[in-house]
Amino acid sequence: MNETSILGYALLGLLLQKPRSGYDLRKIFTATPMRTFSDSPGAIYPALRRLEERGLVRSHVQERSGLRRRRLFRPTSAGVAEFKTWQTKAILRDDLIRRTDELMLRFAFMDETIGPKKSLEFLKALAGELASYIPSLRTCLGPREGHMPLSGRLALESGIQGYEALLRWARKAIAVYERKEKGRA
Amino acid sequence: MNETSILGYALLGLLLQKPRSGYDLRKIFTATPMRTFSDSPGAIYPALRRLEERGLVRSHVQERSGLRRRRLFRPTSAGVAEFKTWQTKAILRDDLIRRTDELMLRFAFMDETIGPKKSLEFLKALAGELASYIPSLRTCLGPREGHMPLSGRLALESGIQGYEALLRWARKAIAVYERKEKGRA
DNA sequence: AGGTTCATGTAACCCGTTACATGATTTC
DNA sequence: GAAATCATGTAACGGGTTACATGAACCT
Repeated sequence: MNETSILGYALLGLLLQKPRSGYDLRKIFTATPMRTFSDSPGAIYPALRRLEERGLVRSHVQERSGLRRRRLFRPTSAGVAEFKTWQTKAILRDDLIRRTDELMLRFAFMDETIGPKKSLEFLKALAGELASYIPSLRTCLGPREGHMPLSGRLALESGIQGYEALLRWARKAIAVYERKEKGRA
Repeated sequence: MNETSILGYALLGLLLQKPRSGYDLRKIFTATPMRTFSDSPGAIYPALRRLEERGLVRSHVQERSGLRRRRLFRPTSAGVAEFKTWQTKAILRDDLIRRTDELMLRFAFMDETIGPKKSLEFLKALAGELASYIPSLRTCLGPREGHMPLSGRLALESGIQGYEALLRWARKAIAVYERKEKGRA
């Protein structure tokens, strides 16, 4: 029994908001900023089937007068649990390097699942990891800079600036959550 | 005969700089900022074999007194040609959404292959595409903002800010190339 | 003698891509 | 009655991940 893929978690997260059909999910992946995910039926329907086989979602056919019948999916309690576990696992250096998208997806549904307190914790962990990673990137490429072609140097610089932008975003987001907390207190 | 994968192009680009062995390439993927690529032998050696089968690289075994013999790869003229074609193809909206990494990889080797003039053209095209994409993202999520949980909204915002950072980077890079051009004139 | 680094591979597995297929319902 | 939209699937293919395997040279 294998791990759930990122697509699987994206589907789970959307189903946590409300029950949806495969077609609903596809539409989200074509029409909203979640279009980084593929809206191809060849990806989504098998992914839903796997989620069901693993007991993370349950589905039943919804009969509707007039309209075509469709299969509605909703997460099971095991699905919710696995989703939360995935969201709260530690942030590793490697997540920063290869799985930034996954980190953002984990965060995107946090308020709805584990609440703003945990969202804030996540952001702090993310900011901490970024703050330690960025300087290490700089020192790693600093010495090389001399004998590198301009475009190569700039490409690396773009990566670093991407991380710096992410750190600025995380810090602002932290401030937003903290203001909200104080406001409630 | 299928298309070359991103990993394939990364390998080709590095081989364009100088002949290297599979092991050399692996080390680059473990030790440099190119670590977004997998350094697993199960990815690299098959990828090299495919490149060779497609006639994009040639290899020969290098015998070395004392040291273990190793297989050195170098691009063929067909390989160079395909690489340049890949680098110069049009920048699509979809590249921005799903393949930013690939765009950066295309740019990273440009000075060495097709020269600074083309690099500048690439940057201008990229900046243009970004400048048209970012507002469309903003207007797409603007209306939704009301009925979205905070973490979801922030996650989207992070995506947009990532694109904005990329645009700032591109504009600075354009300025660098243009200064260099004037300096030479 | 034993551990590390150099060096190259293979095999199973999984998932995403692409393309194809089907059929109901709504709209013109 | 034809086209578009709703809705759900399957099948071939390819490439990346993970894990395993091997063996030479070097260092201690």
